[in-house]
Formats: sequence, structure tokens, C-alpha cells
Amino acid sequence: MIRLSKKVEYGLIAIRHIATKPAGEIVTAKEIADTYGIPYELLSKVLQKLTKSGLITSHQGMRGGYALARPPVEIPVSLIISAIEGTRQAIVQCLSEGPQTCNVFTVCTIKSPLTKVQANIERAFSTMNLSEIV
Amino acid sequence: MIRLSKKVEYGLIAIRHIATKPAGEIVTAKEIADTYGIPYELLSKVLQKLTKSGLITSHQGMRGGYALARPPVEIPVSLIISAIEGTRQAIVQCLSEGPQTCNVFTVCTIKSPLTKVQANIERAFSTMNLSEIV
DNA sequence: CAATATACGACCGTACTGGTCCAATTTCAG
DNA sequence: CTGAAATTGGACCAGTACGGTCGTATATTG
Repeated sequence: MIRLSKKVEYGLIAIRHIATKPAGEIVTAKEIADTYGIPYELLSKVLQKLTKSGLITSHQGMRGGYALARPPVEIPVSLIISAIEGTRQAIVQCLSEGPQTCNVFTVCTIKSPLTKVQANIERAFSTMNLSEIV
Repeated sequence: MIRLSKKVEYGLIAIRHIATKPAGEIVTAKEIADTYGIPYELLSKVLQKLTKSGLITSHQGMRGGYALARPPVEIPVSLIISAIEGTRQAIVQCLSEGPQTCNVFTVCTIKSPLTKVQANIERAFSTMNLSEIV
């Protein structure tokens, strides 16, 4: 039907793992990769994206790693997803990109009905926060 | 965030177009393709899938075309999507394919939390039927 | 018989995805 | 101050899915 990318899966697993630790504790990418059998380099990229969007903080150098930037309650699942996927805002191209890239934009008849479904999905992801998946 | 494929978009537009006609009226793929500027061959494939899953009926030969197989109220949007996409049942691989293909299946910690989101999304698509998007 | 329609398989280019490799940089511990 | 451990970031690659096209077979009707 609809699928989250592997990167998002890894990101969710990782940030959840961090959230299970005592607040402020620093976790390395290697630890997470080893724990779940996730490719280390790929996971690193994902964690870097989460860092750039301010959901987690990074600490370079020896004894470095990652920690949550805010309490889990303030991290909705929707933010985690959009931090990793970046683009792809809407379920139909029209809604997010408009006439430039959608060839049927002007004659499209399903845009407005689908905004309801869209809102529903967004609500599903934004009402659930990190504290609910630990 | 999450995106419906172009085929599904075309399928929704097409079946909606058929639904706007008087019940039983036959519409050709060409008419739909021309109306919305959709590639004819691609649309044909989509309509064939909708036919195979029993949502619409096809009539070959001259004066042939497609018509709804049931009243619009009995055609949930979810059926249209799964008819066209076939596979891809769940938002995370684990949920639909299990341990064979998911490398983190046994240690995955986000499966069960995400089933709630999953159910939410499915409800969003299955509670909306064709009569609501015409 | 000919025109019109669906049915179906093969094919193609592009883009994205998951994954790997490598080098640079920062930081702390000894 | 040096080296190990960690993040950062760019390049790259194989596989696959997607959107789209083409050609052909088959059915139906006028």
C-alpha cells in the first residue's frame, strides 16, 4: 500500500534506542549498528540527518556519539520521517509540487478529495511521538 | 512523506471519471487519456488491473470500454490502490514480509508501535469510497 | 471484412534506494 | 602531543522500481 523507506526504519529504531537510555547519555552509531545489525555507514548518514534537523545532538571525537536534543514527548514521529526523507510531502505529486511537475495538475480531479486522506495520514504520524514507541 | 504512485493517481482519476457517467455507460481508455492528458498505454495497463480485481468491467471490441462493476459506494479507495499496487501492504517491510526479507526482524523494536499508525492509514483509505471523490 | 477496442508481453531510460568505500575532521585519553 | 575513536561528508555502485513506449494478438461490432 504505502511504505516507509529503510532509512526511515533505521532512523526510528536508532532514535528509539537513544530514547531508552537515561536522558543525556551518549550513544555511538557503532553501538546501534551492532545491536540491530544495521549497516554502520548507512546508519551514520541517517543519524547525521537527524542531527541536522535538530532532533538529536552529536558529539564528535573520542567518547562522542549522539543524544536526544529534546525530551521524547516533543519529538513527533512525523518529524523523524521528514527529517530523513526530506522531500515527499504529499501523497499525490500535485499537492506538494504543483503545476510545474504534475502533468495533470489543471485537470486533476482527485486533488481535493485526497487532501482529506492526506490530513488523516499526517495526523497519524504527528500525533504519535517518540515517547509512545519506546 | 509518503507518496502514491503515478499509476494509482491515474487509476483514481480514471475510475472517478467513469463514476461520473450515468451508471452502466461505457467509457473508453482513449477518452480518459485524452481528457486528462494521461499516456494511453500506461492508463490501459492500470484499467486492466482494475478489471482483473473486479472493480470495473471491460468490454472488448468496437464500442467497447469500461464501466463500474459495482455502485461507487461499494468501492473503497483502499481497494483501488491495492488493485494497482498489488504488493506493498505495510508501511514497514517487517509487517508485510516478515523475517525472510527483513534483516532486523528479530531485533526490530518499532514493529508493534507502527502497527497503530498502519491501522490508522488503512482506515483513512478504506473508509473513503468512490462516491466521496466524484 | 475492416475498424475499433481491450489484452498482454517486451523493452527502455531514468531515478531512487540501499549499501559500500574512503578521506577529513574533531575530540579526548593517556 | 600523539594516537585512537568518533562524527562528517563526498563519491560511487548495483539493483530495482517507475513511468513510459512499442508491437502484436484478440475480440467485437457495423
